[in-house]
Amino acid sequence: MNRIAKVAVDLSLNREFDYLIPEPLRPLVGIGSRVEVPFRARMVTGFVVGFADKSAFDDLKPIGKVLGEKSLVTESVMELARWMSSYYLAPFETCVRALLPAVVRRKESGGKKQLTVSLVSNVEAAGMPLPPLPPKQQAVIQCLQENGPMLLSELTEAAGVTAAPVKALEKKGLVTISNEPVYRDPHEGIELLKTGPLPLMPQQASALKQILDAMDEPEPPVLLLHGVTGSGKTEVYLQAIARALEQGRGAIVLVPEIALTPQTVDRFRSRFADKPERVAVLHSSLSDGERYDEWHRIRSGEAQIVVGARSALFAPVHNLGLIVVDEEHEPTYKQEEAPRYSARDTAVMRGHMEKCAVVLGSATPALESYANAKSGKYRYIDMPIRVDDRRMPPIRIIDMRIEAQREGRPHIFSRELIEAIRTRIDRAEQTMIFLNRRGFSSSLICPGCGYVAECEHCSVGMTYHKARARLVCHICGEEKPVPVCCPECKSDQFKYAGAGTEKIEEVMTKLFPKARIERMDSDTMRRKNAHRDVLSKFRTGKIDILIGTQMIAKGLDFPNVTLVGVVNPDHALHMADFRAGERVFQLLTQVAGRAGRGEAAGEVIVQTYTPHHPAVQAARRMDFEGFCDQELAFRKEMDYPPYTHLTCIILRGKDEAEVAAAAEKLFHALGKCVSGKAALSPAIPAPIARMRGEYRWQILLRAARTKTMNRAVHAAFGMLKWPKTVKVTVDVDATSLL
DNA sequence: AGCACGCCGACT
DNA sequence: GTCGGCGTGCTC
Repeated sequence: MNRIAKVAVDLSLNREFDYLIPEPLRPLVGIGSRVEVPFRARMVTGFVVGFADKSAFDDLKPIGKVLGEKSLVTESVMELARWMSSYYLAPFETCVRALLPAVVRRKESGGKKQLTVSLVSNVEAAGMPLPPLPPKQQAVIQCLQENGPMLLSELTEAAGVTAAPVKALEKKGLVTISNEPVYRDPHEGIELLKTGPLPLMPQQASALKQILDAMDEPEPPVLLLHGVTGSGKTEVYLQAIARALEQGRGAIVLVPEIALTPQTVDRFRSRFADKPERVAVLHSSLSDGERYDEWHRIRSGEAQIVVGARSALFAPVHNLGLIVVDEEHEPTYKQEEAPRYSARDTAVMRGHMEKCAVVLGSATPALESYANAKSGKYRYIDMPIRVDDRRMPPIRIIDMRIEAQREGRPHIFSRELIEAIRTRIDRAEQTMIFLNRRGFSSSLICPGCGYVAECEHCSVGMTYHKARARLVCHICGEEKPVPVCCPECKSDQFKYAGAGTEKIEEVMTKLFPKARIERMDSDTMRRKNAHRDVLSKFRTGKIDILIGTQMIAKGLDFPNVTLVGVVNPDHALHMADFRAGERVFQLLTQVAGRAGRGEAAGEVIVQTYTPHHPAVQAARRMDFEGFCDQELAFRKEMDYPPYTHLTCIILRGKDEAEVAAAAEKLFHALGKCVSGKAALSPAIPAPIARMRGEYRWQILLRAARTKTMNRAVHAAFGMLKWPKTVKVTVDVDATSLL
């Protein structure tokens, strides 16, 4: 038995191949082992994903060798990958691949290199006249001239050719194909102070007890820990994990984006600082070597606690006692590329498979989780009080329509907000200003003819970045110079509409010339450690006003912040997304939680043009339940999640007509395959109808169970022969419908 | 992915 | 005819 290994080979073939296991290798080969196998005329690396006694093939080749001493994928995680593959309709090999960070995978296979194509230097310098070339080869040369050296896979994609013309060029000596190693980046350490467990408030003690009880059950449940910001959720996690360790069990803590929540990470490391080797942190800015070491420390059992983002869920922790998903409502838990899994939902599945308790924590649980708690599927733990009984800051809503009338024209800042900031500066307290839009102006408009600067490749307007003096597309990153005059009517009078963080900063600097103002968004945070630097400046009081995007809304805890201003959450509400209300409610609640975390009372000012929107009003009242009840009624009415599961199929391609035709064909095929239990929406152009030069169409499916839809999707694709110019993405439990 | 095979138009 | 270009199919 187990004579044969099923191997998923690292070639994106999305198939498994059978190999004989030579007797001497038998003890070394386990599920998840990395192996080198003969494949046609060469050797390739792959994962062992299963075993068998017999195969449908007669003359099997034997495994060449086993790489690394131990598998980094446990058997149960491999089983989880199988579940992901069937639930998220992703090829199994893609799921297996998602289990390990690319660098770890690569390192294990002996420092894998990738094929890179570059022009020979005299062609690049255009010094050498090119001989006449067939069209495909010409396209390749042109592509390389525009982009510089590229990976072979990228090049064939970009030039729309197969590898054959590239090889032909190599033979002619016009390009070189080389095996380039992948580069690595360094990392720096952080000093730690050991902390002990803090005394618990009654609500924390009760929450902890419920979690500990759950951990001891034979079939541990999922618990939804609904704790307002400042209610002490992290302390509860820490003590629950300490108990797991006492029992000799491990724990995984998922945080939304680890680079953005250094405080949480530091707290975990500090608490277990007496034996820091027990904590593995899967930090997004770890070097390859460090990341590799962390995975091996987990695998060897040395580290039993893992703190990390999304993919840390697959860490090979043995005897798992607890999984915590912090800020479980965060959309970053959904991977936006294949396999499009939700780390939260997959965590629930891993907990189920490994009989380990799962705690989902949030101040604003996702409606899906809340509904599961209400129905009894999850256990609900409420922590409504802030530690030390501090009050949640009052939220003031400023109606910007009235403000605009009063001032004669719309202003960026209301008088109330300006006054409130002035007061804070006088009192040497700090202010955070939140605006979910970077750049200077979100659009450039010609008032003469109505021309709007749009991206060439995407159906969105381009954002004006003043510091760079460029127009930038926030979808594809394309940049171009700001036009001198309107390309349509030659007028040189442009209107810049829709303020971004850059503009806010400029206006703020004029209003408060003496204040120390910093901006934090993905434009100013490019440099490594920029986050940590700005935040530490803010913490030590060297900044009066911090302006930022989403980035400053999450998990930051600064006692001297007594004012939070939200400049304009409205555009999020206008998005064509049924979750817009939920997002705005969560955002306002999270942002509000940033104020008044110290001695002094806090205040939140929200400027809006839609003051009566239910999400805005519910946030003002801090009425989570009221918001949910209202929103759930709407969702039920519309048959939207959490009352159904939603699958979003996106078709994209360079030829609009082909995409549209394929979408229609798929829609009809689906129509024949769906049972009456599923709702199928007609094929329509996606909200962002063009992205990176590709036209996009969308088909939505909704049903009470994902399985019903997955069956239909399988059947429908089976019926069709697919044009290879149209690519399809199936997004199960889609969170973004753009 | 990468390699062999074979089809098809271009040219000694 | 042959030769190179380029799509197609297969790999346990």
